[in-house]
Formats: sequence, structure tokens, C-alpha cells
Amino acid sequence: METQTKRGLLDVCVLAAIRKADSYGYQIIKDLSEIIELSESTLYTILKRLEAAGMLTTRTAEHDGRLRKYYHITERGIGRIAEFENEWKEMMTIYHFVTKEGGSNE
Amino acid sequence: METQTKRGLLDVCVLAAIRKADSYGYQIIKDLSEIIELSESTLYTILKRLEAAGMLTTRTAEHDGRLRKYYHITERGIGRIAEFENEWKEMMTIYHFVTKEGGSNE
DNA sequence: TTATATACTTCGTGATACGATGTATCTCGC
DNA sequence: GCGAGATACATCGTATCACGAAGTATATAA
Repeated sequence: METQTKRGLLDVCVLAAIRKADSYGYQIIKDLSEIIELSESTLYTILKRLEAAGMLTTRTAEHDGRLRKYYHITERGIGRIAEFENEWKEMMTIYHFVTKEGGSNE
Repeated sequence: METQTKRGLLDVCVLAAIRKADSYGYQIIKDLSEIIELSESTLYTILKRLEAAGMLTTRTAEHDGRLRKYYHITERGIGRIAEFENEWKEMMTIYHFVTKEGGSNE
């Protein structure tokens, strides 16, 4: 998928993955890999951004000697997903506009 | 709509508007205003980009003493719209992933 | 011991939407 | 004739963001 197209989608994908269950970076990438590709640098940037925006909270836990930073979704994060569902309606309108065979050019 | 969400959509909206019939900047903004907001500076940037990418060609015509730059869509531009239709399928998958009520968190 | 998987971080770059600002002409009301 | 508003296009600077590259560190398997 085009990098630009991803821009409106990555945030909500990450939020949705964490809404299912608290999770951490490495796991999120694996969970999302089936529906959207994103690199580690991208993911960790997004996590930091969403936390700063109050959509996620963190807790650090040890697992097999390695540290894991678990993310938990907040009410605000859930609100962002709801907002996306409204945006989706606008996107549907755009999709219809774009695909509707348009007129007499060519 | 969020600025970030628009990023994957604006290009194809502009292409689709021009596919209907050759058009020029000011007219395109008016035609698109019903489905998506975009400023003049954004539009003219996009038009220049799409022309540079070989998706549009231009011809300048005079109308009431003012110059108008008419844009015409190329095969490549039409191809970009077709590509978007494929991307849309991926976006649908993402939409389902995001909206599917997810599990036991909270 | 070497490679691979796990786990997170930082830095620099390129793409791009947008507000602000500028230029220029036409039309309409007064 | 003059100011206001619509028409028409262009440029500049800024903020946001996805991503590759590179680094740090530990556990496990070959």
C-alpha cells in the first residue's frame, strides 16, 4: 500500500490492535503484519505519539530477562477509533465519486 | 476530515474530477468541495505533481481575458485510479479489522 | 561461537497538506 | 469611475509523518 494512503490508517490500526488486548511493540507488528506492513521505527514512533496524545498508557514488565513495554488503550484512544468510523463514511463517499465511471473524456 | 487521512485520497479525487471532463484549478476546487475540502495552494501543488508524474497534460486557453490552464488525464492517470481501486480492497480489510469489536480489554 | 529471534531507541530524509501572501483581470453596484 | 468580490494561478515556509539505517541488549538454537 502507498505510504501516503497509510497515513490515516496506521494510528487506528495500532489502537485497534491494543484494544483487543494490552500489547507491546514487537507483538503489535506481528499482529498487524497480516493486514498492513509497518517497520519498527514507524511503530515505535506511533506508540510514542499516541501515548503523548493520551490515547495510550504504558507499564513496563519483565519477560525472560528482557523488558517489555505494555500499552493499554484509554477512553480517548477508543474515541479516536469511533472518530475513524465517521471518517470512513466520508471515505466511502469519495470512493464512489472516484470509481463512478465519469463521463465523456477520451 | 483529518489532514493525514486525506493524503491517500486527494490525488485520486483530482484525477477523477479531471477524468469526467478536462478542467482547470478553480473549477476542480468547486467540483470537489462537495466531497472533500482542499485549499488552492494544496490543489495547485497536486496538479503540478501529477503533471510531473505524467498523469496529466496541460493546455492553456484564454477565457474572458483571463488565462486558464486546462488539465487532461493520461492513460497513466487512469491507471492510478485503477490502482486506487485495488488499494481500496486493502482499506476495506483494515476497516473490518478496526471496527470488529475486539476482545476482552477493559 | 555464530546466527537468529526478541525488544526497544534514535537520527536523518523525503513527501506533502496547508496557511499566508502576492499578482492580475473581470463584473457588478453605486 | 471606483471599490468589492469573484475568478485564476503561483510561491514560500512550516509541521507532520512513514521509513530506512544504525545502534543497544538479551535469550536460544545450531
